[in-house]
Amino acid sequence: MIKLTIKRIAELANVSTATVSKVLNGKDKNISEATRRRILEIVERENYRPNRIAKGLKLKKTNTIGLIVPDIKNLFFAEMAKGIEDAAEKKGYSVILCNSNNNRDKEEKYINMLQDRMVDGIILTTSENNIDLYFRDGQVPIVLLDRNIDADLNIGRILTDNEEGGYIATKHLIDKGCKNIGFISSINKNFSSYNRFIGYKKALLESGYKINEKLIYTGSFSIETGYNGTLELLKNSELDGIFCGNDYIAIGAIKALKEKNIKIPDEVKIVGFDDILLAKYMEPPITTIRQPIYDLGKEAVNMLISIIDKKDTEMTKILKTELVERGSS
Amino acid sequence: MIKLTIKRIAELANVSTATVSKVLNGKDKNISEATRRRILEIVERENYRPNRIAKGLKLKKTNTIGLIVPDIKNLFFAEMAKGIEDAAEKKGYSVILCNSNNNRDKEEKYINMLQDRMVDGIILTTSENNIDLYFRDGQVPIVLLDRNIDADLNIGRILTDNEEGGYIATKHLIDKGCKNIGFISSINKNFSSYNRFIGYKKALLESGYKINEKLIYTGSFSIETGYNGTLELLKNSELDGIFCGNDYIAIGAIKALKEKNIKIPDEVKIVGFDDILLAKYMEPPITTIRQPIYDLGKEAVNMLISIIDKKDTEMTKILKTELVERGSS
DNA sequence: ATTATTAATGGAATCTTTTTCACTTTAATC
DNA sequence: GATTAAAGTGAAAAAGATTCCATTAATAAT
Repeated sequence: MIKLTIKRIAELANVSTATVSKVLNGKDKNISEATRRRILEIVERENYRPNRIAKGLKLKKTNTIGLIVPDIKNLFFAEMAKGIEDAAEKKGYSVILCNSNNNRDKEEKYINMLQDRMVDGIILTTSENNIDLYFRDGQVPIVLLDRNIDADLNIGRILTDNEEGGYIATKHLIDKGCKNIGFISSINKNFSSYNRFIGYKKALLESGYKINEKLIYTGSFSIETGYNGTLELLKNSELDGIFCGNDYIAIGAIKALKEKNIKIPDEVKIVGFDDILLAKYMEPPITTIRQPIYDLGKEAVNMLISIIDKKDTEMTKILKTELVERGSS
Repeated sequence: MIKLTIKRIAELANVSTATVSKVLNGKDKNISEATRRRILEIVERENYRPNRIAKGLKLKKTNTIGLIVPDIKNLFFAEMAKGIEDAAEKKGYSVILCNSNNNRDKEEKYINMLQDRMVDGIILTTSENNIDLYFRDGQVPIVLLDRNIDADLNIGRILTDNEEGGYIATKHLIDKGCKNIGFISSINKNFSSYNRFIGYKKALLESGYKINEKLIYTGSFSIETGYNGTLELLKNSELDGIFCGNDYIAIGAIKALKEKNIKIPDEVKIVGFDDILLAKYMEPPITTIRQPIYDLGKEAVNMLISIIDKKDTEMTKILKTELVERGSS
């Protein structure tokens, strides 16, 4: 069974392809009602659907966006991707999914590949070790999601207020009476992690605490880092609170503390970050700084499409965080 | 800055586009070494990259596959998607991500859309309420992932041995001394769920147990169903074990039991299914039936690409499950 | 009756690539 | 030196859509 083309429809309707195209795209002010109806009827009957690739080539618009994330199996990115796909679908766009595995080279390859595929725009959560820029100008519209790059390129940014989040988290631990508050997170190059750290420092200093290098451990946003970091911090201090850079780290921290028979929250209090879907089901349920993860994705799509449509858009949007108090503190 | 085309490269090299195309695609046995090198040098220097859309249109091959899942923010599908994207990328394919939200109509729309986009094949985890078929013949290659449809269409299938998994899970609970073993899972229409149920029944009957309808609760593969189902089962029985259709349900079950101050595993034992990333970090860590989730995705891609390449392929592949014993039993 | 205007439609170019086939040039053979 | 074969290249068609511009027919205006 051969796929229908506009040419075939035109033959069936005894008109030219131009006419069919016009009717199909609503540019039919000069088409007689009779032909219009005849064409539509045939299109309907034959169940004709235009070839999007051909259309994309001609129009230089594919209604496709690329999404590059470090790792889709991370709940954070999974939920974000859901927000993105949902929002994109509503606006008639499709999403090409790319995992960079936190590898800068792969990320760059994907960016090229996506442009070869004529995507209309790209949503990008850069790899952690990528802080400088490699985008040339005049390329596809890009929205940076949950990351920032220090450059005045014409790039959109959707961020959460990580510094404030870090501040709130640390302040919460201080208010709960913690005296020696550790910080375990990803490396400082990671934009989010770094800003949470700034908030952490700010809260400590504001309350007259000293910054103790021995209470700071950086690795990656993973359970392992949480686990290893906690064991490390426990070695050399009177640790009684940990601000974890994200909930995965908090999960690892909890695991380590349990193994050492240290009571949470009595002996050590834990605050995470993100509020991933499972945070509240952990034991104890994790006190965390909620980010509107799904909305981050949604907003990124909306911003990107605004840019694509050349609408006048604010190029940076910062979403607020919120403390969710649970059993771990 | 205008995008380079093969035409421009041809001009620069003083040859025709045909020659450039041949060199670029390795069909250069009749091209003199001199021209070949000259072209390659220019391509390199100008950083020319062929337009994939144009190529796709001409070749009727886009090196794109569609992925339709109920919900990417579910860890199970997220991990599967990771396996898929990784495998696809290795073979030079890109993945268009679609969430059906378990909605059959949306699923069907996506299938059409993907074909309009000329994907070379589709990997599909159908919505739960879709057991009959709506694929016409002669369409794109399709591989059903973690689902089955009772039809002899020429469709690939990647499955896990759910019945065996259900059997092993239930047998494990029996061996641990449980007398009243509940079953909480998704609706029976869900292919995986149904087969796990068959395994459950088989194990029970084999050991001389009766099937007690009051110990069976179906809803969806969600934490809520686990929670509600457990409360329900607790009402009317001497419940001392629950086989949960997946790990999310197990998480909900644990939550309900904790709220009722029922000890796990002393009073009630729990077995889940899937072994999602977080199963072992729950409290207690969840005993579960491991599926090779990542590999499911990988195998689906490999099968799909075999079909696309018209290689002779076994059209059904069933992967094995494995009991992972942890604290919840 | 002639011109101007509007309505309705279609031809052909275009988007970028691949590929067939024909053509020219060079080398090889007798 | 004539014929044949092989090497090297390019013109043009094709993939399936959109759109510019031209054309025709019908109607209105002068």
